[in-house]
Amino acid sequence: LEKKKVTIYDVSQRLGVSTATVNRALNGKPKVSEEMRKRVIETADEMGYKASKTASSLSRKEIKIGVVLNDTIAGFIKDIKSGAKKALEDLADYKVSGEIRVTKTPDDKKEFEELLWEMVDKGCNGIAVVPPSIEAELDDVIQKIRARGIIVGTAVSDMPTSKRNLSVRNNGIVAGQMAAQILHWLVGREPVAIVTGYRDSTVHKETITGFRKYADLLSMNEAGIYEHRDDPEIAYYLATRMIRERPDIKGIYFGSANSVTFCNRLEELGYAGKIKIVASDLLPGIVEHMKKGTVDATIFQNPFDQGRLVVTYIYRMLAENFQLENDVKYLNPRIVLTSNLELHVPE
Amino acid sequence: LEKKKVTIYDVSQRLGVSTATVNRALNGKPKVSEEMRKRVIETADEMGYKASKTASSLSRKEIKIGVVLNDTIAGFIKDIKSGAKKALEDLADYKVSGEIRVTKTPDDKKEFEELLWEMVDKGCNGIAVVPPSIEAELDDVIQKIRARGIIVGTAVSDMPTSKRNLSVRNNGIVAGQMAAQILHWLVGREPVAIVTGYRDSTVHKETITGFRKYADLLSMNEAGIYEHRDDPEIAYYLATRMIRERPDIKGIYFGSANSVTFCNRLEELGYAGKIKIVASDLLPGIVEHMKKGTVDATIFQNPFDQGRLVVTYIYRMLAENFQLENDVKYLNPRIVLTSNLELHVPE
DNA sequence: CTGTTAGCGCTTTCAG
DNA sequence: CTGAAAGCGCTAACAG
Repeated sequence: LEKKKVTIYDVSQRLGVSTATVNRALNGKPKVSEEMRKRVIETADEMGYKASKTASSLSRKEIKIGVVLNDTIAGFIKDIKSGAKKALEDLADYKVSGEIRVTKTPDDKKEFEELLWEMVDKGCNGIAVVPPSIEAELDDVIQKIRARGIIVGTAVSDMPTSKRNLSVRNNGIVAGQMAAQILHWLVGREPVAIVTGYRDSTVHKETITGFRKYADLLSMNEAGIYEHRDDPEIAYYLATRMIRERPDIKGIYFGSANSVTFCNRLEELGYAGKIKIVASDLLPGIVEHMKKGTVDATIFQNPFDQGRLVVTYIYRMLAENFQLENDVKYLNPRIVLTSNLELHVPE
Repeated sequence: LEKKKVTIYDVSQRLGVSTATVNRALNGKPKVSEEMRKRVIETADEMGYKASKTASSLSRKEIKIGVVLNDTIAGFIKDIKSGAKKALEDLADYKVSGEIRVTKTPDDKKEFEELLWEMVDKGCNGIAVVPPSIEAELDDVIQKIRARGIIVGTAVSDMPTSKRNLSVRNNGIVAGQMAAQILHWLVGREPVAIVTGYRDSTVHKETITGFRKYADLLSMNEAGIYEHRDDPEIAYYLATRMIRERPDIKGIYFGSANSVTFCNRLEELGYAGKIKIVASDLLPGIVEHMKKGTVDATIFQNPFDQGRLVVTYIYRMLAENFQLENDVKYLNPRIVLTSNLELHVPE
């Protein structure tokens, strides 16, 4: 259990070279012969060498991580931001500095792109982003940034075709499954609808898939998808139309966080409590509806942790040449009911 | 955003003293005059000094943390152990070494005490424990250990009267509330029973309180408590008796992890699926019952994190003079259903 | 391509 | 009670 620490010095002695060479070899730095590199790496792990993160972060120069967040109508980004901030604070000890910027306008491609380049100009070694809804729009920009050797990670959503280095997001499949199972408890085989923002975005596609898979398994009765594109007016209209066209609907799954308007409209129409609702996340409006009983449960996607983790993983790729399996970290969705609401809402 | 780092050296210069003095003053070490200490502390935070954890862990001497776990019949301790191991591995970089010991016999006061002293003899600076069921039994031993300046933390259960420094445990109140809400969904106001290990242990008391509070709120019909004292024979007998005496019971809340025997017996008696069950945690037996549908939901108490966190917090008290608010860290209980089971069970 | 050297910020002897 | 000085393990200039 108690074996003495093997240092870079030990390795260098064994090979009769300097510590600098060992350092270069071990960290994929330029000025070493491939031959040497091979020998170093070999004897290093033969000797059981483990790099000391503390020592290296003490001596290396500063790492800069930028965070660029697309604001959404719903103010959903707030917790992501606190999470990223927390990560940056925790990493300050490791010679990491950073900056967080949120767009003024939601889904503004141009503004978002500008913030991105600003970060590049400031010399960031890594950038964490929450991309705008139309994900593919920015693929080329991300690729250009990547070409400079800058690590890019996404949170919340993803840009799968952009060559970003990593994605942190909710496990949408399981979130959808959970919603289906709960709605099944609540309404059995009565008709249930899906309401979501952009049905083609990476994450929403996953939640819908998961929901349908499980609804199928339980022989539930799905009454269609309503896609509001994060637009309150559309949401208002869709809620109205849904009630008119399908008054038999007894359950709804809100696949995206931004569903407060839809909910409000249902309430106006006198359907509060009559239709069972499983929502996503905990924006203030949803919390109110849960307390009133309009919303029965919500699938919490832990935005704080998403923000914290992208930044942390980017750091680890930069400093510890860490790799995420499959480049994606899926977070576990959590069920929030009124009985455990207190643990998820500050105060 | 970018203020230069204030070091111990800067503080020493400002006061015209040596860095050694500043160090002593800042870390509550003996050989400094109170006068000096006061001045140092004052100017340090005037200057916005923040200690560098990396630098200090690089130079200080090794910290030893021992982990002593009371094994339980159910093998519940396994995940706690992995969590503690993980923490120890992560902390290795910070010059932390440690050792984990599990008792051979469950709830054997003598053996547990011996392991504790062994850790003390080995020079541990901190000890993490999962105490035996009869918690108060060891109060005096813990006090003696504390008297030597050793930090003691508990996980899973607690020893509130022992003067331990901290406790990491599940939020029992909320866990109980959640169980009640789910059972209410499943059986409404039909009779529901509570089944638990030791009803007087810190955590089980909390789960029962939470359950009753919420059951009351929802006007549920509670049909009594069955206490099996972690003894399979008693559990077997109680299940048999429950069915005989209260064939009207439609729901059960298993407040403690060790409920597999009880469950098996219900199945034998032909009550699988007829009685709705909300269990606690995910021992292998419970997982099987969930897959079969005997158990409808379980409240997961995250043993891995409990193990990981006690060790981590003990380290932080030792190295960063960290303090847990109120000395207790409550973990959020998580609802596990068949739809999200895959995320909680390896493979 | 490889070696030498000067730190990073703090802790810990060892002197005084 | 206080100070001087030698590191902890690694990185980054700068020489060679």
